[in-house]
Amino acid sequence: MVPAMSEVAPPENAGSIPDLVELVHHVMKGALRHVQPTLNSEEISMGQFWALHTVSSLDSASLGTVARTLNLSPPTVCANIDALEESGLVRRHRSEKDRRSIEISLTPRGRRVEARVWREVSAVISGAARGVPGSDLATSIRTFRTIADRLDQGPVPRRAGA
Amino acid sequence: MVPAMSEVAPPENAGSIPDLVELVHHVMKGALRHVQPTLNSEEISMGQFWALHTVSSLDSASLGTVARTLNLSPPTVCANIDALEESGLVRRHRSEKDRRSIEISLTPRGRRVEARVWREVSAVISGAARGVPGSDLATSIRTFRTIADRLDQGPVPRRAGA
DNA sequence: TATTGTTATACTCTATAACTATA
DNA sequence: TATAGTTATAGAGTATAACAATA
Repeated sequence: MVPAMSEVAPPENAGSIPDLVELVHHVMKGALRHVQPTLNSEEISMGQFWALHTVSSLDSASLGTVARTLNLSPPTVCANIDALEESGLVRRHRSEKDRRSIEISLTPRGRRVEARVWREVSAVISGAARGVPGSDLATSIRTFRTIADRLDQGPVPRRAGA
Repeated sequence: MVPAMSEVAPPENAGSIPDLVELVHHVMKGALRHVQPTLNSEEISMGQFWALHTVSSLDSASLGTVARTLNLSPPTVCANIDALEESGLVRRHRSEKDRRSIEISLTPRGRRVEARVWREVSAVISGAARGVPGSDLATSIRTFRTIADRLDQGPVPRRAGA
């Protein structure tokens, strides 16, 4: 027996996905443009900030962990950490348990910079989302969490109508 | 009289915005990783694809229009168009009305490549969004359209709790 | 003078390959 | 041998400044 099409690929989804892709691309570009002055005044690049933010979230992490979290190569993260260390925002110290591994932690100044920039990023998006009902934001977050998790799980199943 | 806090800055929004920012960043990185093999086999870069897609959407556009649409500098778009022209995917021709301006249009092959890659991008996201109710996708699109439009309108108003 | 596109140039971000130290 | 991090190097992607042609 052939299943009804609506059980396999809900037709109402397929058509709207391209709009979502364009909007997300547009929002990323726009948000970056708004945040750039803050990054400039803190003398930090966007890539450096994501590394800083990741270390902050994980509260001390190895370089490899940061690379895996951000889906970047170790040399890329290494260069970012070099710059952050030179600016006095993070410290490197070898792990006691495994002397190959190096642990990265934030300096007090690193913590302050991370908090300031992250607050600014949130303020920009929050300001742009003024008036959007909390329930709509919650739905968007749920939707994006689903998509993010599935993209992390390897190849996504394809559907004819997609 | 001081307004109640919930009328000024709904507290349920402020806290969830950082999650949304992280998820969008993660989805962008993940989607790029999934689409990269298609871009490689079409021998086209992501930047070139966005230029191609923009020309396709606008159905012939000037270089400046593409640059403004993508929020990129004219030299950046010029380089992308150079590459696309060399690959035989677009054509340049001077405008009759204003001979400073050059119009860009897709070749038949450009149309086919654009359609293939865009279908693949949509398929990746669509596959990752399988099972998400169409109404949730519609809500996400509405939310992102609001945010994108506001980011385009210049500086966003800041709120204390953001 | 102002605008459209281009060229010249430089800087950032990123990855792969080769290397070092440790396991 | 395998893994964590680093160095060397090269290729995209991007922007600003200077230029050409046209308005």
